[in-house]
Amino acid sequence: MTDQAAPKKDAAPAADQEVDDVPEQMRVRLGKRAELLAAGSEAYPVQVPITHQFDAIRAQYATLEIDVATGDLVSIAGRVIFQRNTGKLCFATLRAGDGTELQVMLSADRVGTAVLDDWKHLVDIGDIVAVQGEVGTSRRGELSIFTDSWLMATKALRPLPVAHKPLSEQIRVRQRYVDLIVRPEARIMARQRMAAVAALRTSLATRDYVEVETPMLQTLHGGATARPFVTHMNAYDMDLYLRIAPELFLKRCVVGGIERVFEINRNFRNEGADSTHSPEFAMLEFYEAYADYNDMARVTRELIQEAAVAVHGSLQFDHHDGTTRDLSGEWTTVSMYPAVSDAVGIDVMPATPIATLQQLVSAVGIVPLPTWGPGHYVEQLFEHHVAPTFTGPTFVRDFPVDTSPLVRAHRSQPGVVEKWDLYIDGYEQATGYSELVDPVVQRERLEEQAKAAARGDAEAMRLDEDFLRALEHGMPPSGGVGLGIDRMLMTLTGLGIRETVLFPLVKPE
RNA sequence: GGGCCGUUAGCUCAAUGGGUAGAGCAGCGGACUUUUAAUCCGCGGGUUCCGGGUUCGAGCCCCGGGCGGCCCA
Repeated sequence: MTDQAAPKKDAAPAADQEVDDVPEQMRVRLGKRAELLAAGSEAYPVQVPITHQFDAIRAQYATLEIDVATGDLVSIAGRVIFQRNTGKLCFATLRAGDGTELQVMLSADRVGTAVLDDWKHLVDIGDIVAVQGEVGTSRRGELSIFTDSWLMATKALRPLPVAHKPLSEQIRVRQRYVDLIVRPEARIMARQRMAAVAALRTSLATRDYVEVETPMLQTLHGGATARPFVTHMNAYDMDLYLRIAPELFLKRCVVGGIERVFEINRNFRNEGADSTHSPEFAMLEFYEAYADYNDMARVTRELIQEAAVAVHGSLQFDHHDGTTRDLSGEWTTVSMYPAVSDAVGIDVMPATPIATLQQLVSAVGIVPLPTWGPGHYVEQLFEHHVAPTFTGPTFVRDFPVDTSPLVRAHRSQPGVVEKWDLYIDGYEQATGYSELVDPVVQRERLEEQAKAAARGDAEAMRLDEDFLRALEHGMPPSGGVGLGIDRMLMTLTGLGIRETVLFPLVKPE
């Protein structure tokens, strides 16, 4: 907990001194809080009586006639989002955490003028109140609670944003609590995310996968090509890395006989942040012994389809922006070199000279980096020419060997590895492999990476001797997949990454 | 990293050429027993992101910085 920073004020938090700094509307609300306390009430009681949830009341009384009283007494609590006060009759709309709304009515007849005046004077939009009363309907037919008594459950000190103006993206992202209060899509997303992740776990458990948790603080980073975050461990006085992938530990599990294994957790990559990249992101990785990349593509499709059904109840669904997605059936598969060849009009193969690749790349205005091997050029050509043409979910398979050092060579095509990327909605959502399990070849590839790192390539992997030792004990032939949870949620919800992640990293205000 | 644009009341936004900073909602006071963004009357609310500069005078012009958005690399 942070202390109350009181830079220029004296330590004494005298009430009148405190309010000098505070906007008018907070002063007013602080005053109402004080009035509650002075009257012997509580502004923040430890508990309020609740007998019914809003959705249960809405379900039970869905067919009530207009202007009736049921005689049924309930106690509810919710946040005030609208108020409509008249002289002797007040209406307020309360909202529960799940977004369900319910109207409460206070009439002078029923509660007396003193209680009614307290309500009008002390309750602001944004407060959380508890109301006890009778279920019924207003003359307009609105399901309502005819209040007998009420309690402040939590006095809000800050006003809510205007409900009918769009919330700025600044506030949506930086004050997600406000976003969750006022915007239904934000509330729904949090629940859809949980439904999707739960579906992934269920689907994997059904397939006899074992969930494990592996280190996020690592002495060596590996399993992907990316710049890591560096931190420092005081006890050993040594630098540690936040993991960029759990891969090398999950493979150790497979070596040890956990033949179907997965982990869902965060990876950290010290790279740019934009609408599709976040420096920390949720990832599912899973490995299956005696499977290859074809098997893994099928399982991946099934997992995403089952997650879509869990979230939407269907493989075809609509988003808020009116667009539709169709994840049904088998998904398209294209092979990288033939696809690039078709796009550029000449035969591009692993053996194509780098000078030719350079020409093709500069022809479309891409500036190559000095560290690029031939595979990088081919992947750039692919991303420029082919990826934008995808319409539905598409597996892209058979990548260049030099960009995928931990993948095994294709069983029949030289210069190519058994790897696929899954594209949905125009970006990469998952990647799958027939894993490289030959410890001798793996050592050669990692030594190449270590040399690149020594030359200054910050994304290159380090030599992980313990991982190689594990492989030397024998890892069964296996398939592996990494699946971006945040990006899958973008497809399932149609939202940007700053919306599917509740609290994305933002620069301090 | 570069360019452009933005930053004003709690929120969403205005402000002729450099001349007392406004509106809607929210808030405060009053009226109102069937409202649904209630309505009607009245009132208060500002370090115009921060720091310098020019000027009799700066929200506006100049310089530097912060944060954000878009485009480029």
